Amino acid sequence: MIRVLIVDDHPVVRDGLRGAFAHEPDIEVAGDASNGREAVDRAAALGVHVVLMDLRMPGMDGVQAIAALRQMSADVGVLVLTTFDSESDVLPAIEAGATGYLLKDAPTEELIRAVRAAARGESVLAPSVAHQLMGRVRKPSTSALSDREFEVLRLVADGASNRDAAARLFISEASIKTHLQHIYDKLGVRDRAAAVGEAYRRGLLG
Amino acid sequence: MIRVLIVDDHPVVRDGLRGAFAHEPDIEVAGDASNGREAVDRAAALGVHVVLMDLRMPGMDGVQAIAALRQMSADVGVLVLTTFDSESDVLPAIEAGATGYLLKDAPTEELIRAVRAAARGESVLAPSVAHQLMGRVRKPSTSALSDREFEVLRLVADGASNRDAAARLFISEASIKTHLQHIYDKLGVRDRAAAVGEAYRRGLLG
DNA sequence: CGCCGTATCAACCGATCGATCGATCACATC
DNA sequence: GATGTGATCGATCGATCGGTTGATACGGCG
Repeated sequence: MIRVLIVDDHPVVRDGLRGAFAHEPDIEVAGDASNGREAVDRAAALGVHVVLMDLRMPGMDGVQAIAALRQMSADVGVLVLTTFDSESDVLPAIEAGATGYLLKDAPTEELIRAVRAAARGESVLAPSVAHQLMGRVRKPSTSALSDREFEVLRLVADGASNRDAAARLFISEASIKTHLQHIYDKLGVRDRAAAVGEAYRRGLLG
Repeated sequence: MIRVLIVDDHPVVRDGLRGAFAHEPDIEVAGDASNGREAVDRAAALGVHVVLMDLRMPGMDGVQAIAALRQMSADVGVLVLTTFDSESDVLPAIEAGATGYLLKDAPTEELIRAVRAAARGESVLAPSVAHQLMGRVRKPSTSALSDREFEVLRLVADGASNRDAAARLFISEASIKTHLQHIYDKLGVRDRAAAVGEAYRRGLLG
């Protein structure tokens, strides 16, 4: 029997999650909490195996709660369930000790599968989050931008629009966009600003 | 009599500029050129006072031509006349020695005024270019982002959309956009990617 | 009190971006 | 010849951004 704690500041979400597990004979909702403080207290009191953790809550937020839970016990699985998958959401949560990361639009079957995996000590990640992490893991090879890609990135970092960059390099805007897609893939990001940031962090620019 | 050399790779533009000066008794079009190489040769041969220089031309481009002209003579005024005003266009041209910078959509009177100013050794800048340069000049004070602005910038550099950043900071997207406008003003840029780049270059991030 | 800086917000709309579907060509290597 | 890499390109469309017009509230300072 997998004991689960539901942590979310919205009652509707908490109720919806309870309903999702109602028909699973091996999963029991042991309790819920509406912020990080409550989550930490109740996880300790209820002896749960998996915590479903929202990230953005008033008071103690999800990242802080994960860190606190991680200090309490290395065994409890912390599955993040949130609307947001930007790097600024994903990385702090994983660094704090989350063992899985799903988005709230995931199908119920996927959520249930993820809870079972978390109880087994395994990780399930939303595809977009997996893509981000794979991008980071592939750093050594994917950070090798081609000469042309590097030229495009430099222009973007200096404020060129796609149109400007295209005119500057005597190619079409479609080609710029293709180069940028390749840059985003290699750097594991999804927009130009993040590409510039990542390039600086890796020492590719500057 | 101000002798002017017109440098542009498009015959239509060259003809249009000749027409613009046709009725100015104190301005004479001494010649024209379609690329940087020709520009440098003809400026020397024709003894002109002002060169109207396009930037993006095949072969030797405008920046290279400006640098070559600057080596030849400190007296000739080089007025850039181009469609583009991104930092990646403006700064190299000014570094190379341009003494003025106008956009091709400037009214004819403005262009004529700028030519006269260039002949006098003065500079006329398109408003957007002036804004950029003022932003750089104000660096010491305008680089002081507020705490909130810095938070927004950090999120953007990590890949957050305006919507993501708003949710993260529990404010509205309109507030994020306002903060970003202030950030762009203070850093002298016009889009998020350039803001991230400039922040790294100034050591605000990283 | 007035001014300034910071923070927050709304609405509108054109411009730009990102994602997606492909595609071709040149060159190098096996 | 087949394969892989890099460069180039078009078109579509929804999402997002940037610019612009304001506005209010609060705290600190002269």
